[in-house]
Amino acid sequence: MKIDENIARHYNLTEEDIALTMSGYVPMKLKANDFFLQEGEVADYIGFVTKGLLRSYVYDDFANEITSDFFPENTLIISFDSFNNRVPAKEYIKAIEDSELMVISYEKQKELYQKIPAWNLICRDLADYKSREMIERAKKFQMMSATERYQNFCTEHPDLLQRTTLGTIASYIGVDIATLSRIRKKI
Amino acid sequence: MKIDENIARHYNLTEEDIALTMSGYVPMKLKANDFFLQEGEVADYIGFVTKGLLRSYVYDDFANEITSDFFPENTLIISFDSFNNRVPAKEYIKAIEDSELMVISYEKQKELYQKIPAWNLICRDLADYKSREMIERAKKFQMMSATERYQNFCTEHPDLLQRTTLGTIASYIGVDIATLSRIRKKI
DNA sequence: TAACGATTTTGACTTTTGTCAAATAATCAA
DNA sequence: TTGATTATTTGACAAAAGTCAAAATCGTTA
Repeated sequence: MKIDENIARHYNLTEEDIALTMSGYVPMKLKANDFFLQEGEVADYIGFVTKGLLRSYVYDDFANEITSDFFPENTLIISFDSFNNRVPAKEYIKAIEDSELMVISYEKQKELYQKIPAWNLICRDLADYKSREMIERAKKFQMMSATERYQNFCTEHPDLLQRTTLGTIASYIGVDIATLSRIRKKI
Repeated sequence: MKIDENIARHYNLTEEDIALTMSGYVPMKLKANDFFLQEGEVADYIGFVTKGLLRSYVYDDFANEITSDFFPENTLIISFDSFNNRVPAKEYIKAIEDSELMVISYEKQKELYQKIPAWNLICRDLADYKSREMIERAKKFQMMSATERYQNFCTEHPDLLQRTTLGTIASYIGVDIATLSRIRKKI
C-alpha cells in the first residue's frame, strides 16, 4: 500500500495521483498489546506497517488464541473482507511490539478507488497476491509434517523467532506447544 | 465470471458492457481426464464451469497427486496468477467428468479490463473472495483434526463424495487414504 | 535481589495418523 | 461375462503428535 516508485510506474500513476494517495494516509502508533482491530468490529482502516510487529488471531473452541498471520514492518494489513464489504471482522489484530503504521480510512480509500481507477487494479493484484500466499499456506499444512512446517517457518521468518513467543508460533503452524518444544530439541 | 443480473446491477454494467463481455466468452468442452491447464503452461483462459467437474493438483516429492481444489458446475476457474501475470502455472487442472465451460482468452479479458473499468473491480472482488476462501481452508488445517476435516468436507461438498474417488478427497484434506478409510468406518 | 508471573521444557502416557502389504470390492473395456 | 485394472478396506505395526502435570527457566518489577 506504500506507493513506491516501482508501483507508481507499473500502474501509471501520475504525480497528482500519488499526491492524492499520500494525502489520504495518516500515521498510527500502537503500543504492544493494543488492538488494531477487534473481532466483531468493521475495519475502519487498512494500512502499512512501518515499524514493529502485529499478529492476527482467532479463538478456538477451548478459548486458545490461534494466530493466523504476522505483520512485521513493510507488510500490509488488509482485512479486505471487513474493510471493503463493511462486515464485522472475524479476527483480532493486535500489536506484539510497539508499532507504527500508515493507515487510510474507508472513506478516503473509496475516494481513491473512484478518482484513481488504477487503485482498483492495485487492490485486485494485492488480493490476488494474498490469495496465492494463502494457497501456499494451505498447501504447507496439506503436504508438510509439523517438523517441516517449523523448519519452513524458521527459514521464512527467521526474525520472528526472536520477536514472539513459542506458543504463538506453535499455534501459527498448528502444533501443540509441548510438541514444538520437542521438535526444536530434536533438530 | 458469468454475468448474471445481480452482478450487472451491483457493478453498474450497461447493456453494451454486458454485450461486449458476452462476446468475449466462448464455450469449451472437455472430456474426462482432459487438461484445462498443465503445469508449466501460461494460462490462456479463465472461465466458468457450466457442467461437469474439474480438479487442480500438484505432485509431491513422491510423485503423488495432491488435489488442491475442485471446480464443480457454477464455479470459476481463475488461475489469476498465471493468467494475469503471464507466468507458468504451478498446477494441473484436469476434468474429472466430461465438462463444459465458458472461457475467455487473455487478450479478450484485457480488452474488458480496458473498455469496462468495472471489470477491474469485479476481479478485485473475485480475488478478494478467493483469498478469503483460502484463508478458511488454511484455518481448517490449522484447527481441525483429520476426522473433523472429513466431516467438514462432507457437509461442504456432499455431492463430490459420489463424483470423485476417496483417494482424491484424502489428498485434498491431507489425510492418508488408509486413514480416511478407517475414519469413514468409525463415523 | 527476591518474588511473581509467564514461558518453555520435560516425563510419562495416550491418541491420532501413517506405512506397508495383502485382501476385497468395484469398474471398465474387450 | 470375464479378466484386468483401479479403488477401497483391513491387519499389524511404527511413527508422529497430543495431553496433562510438574519442573525449570526467563523476565519483570516491587
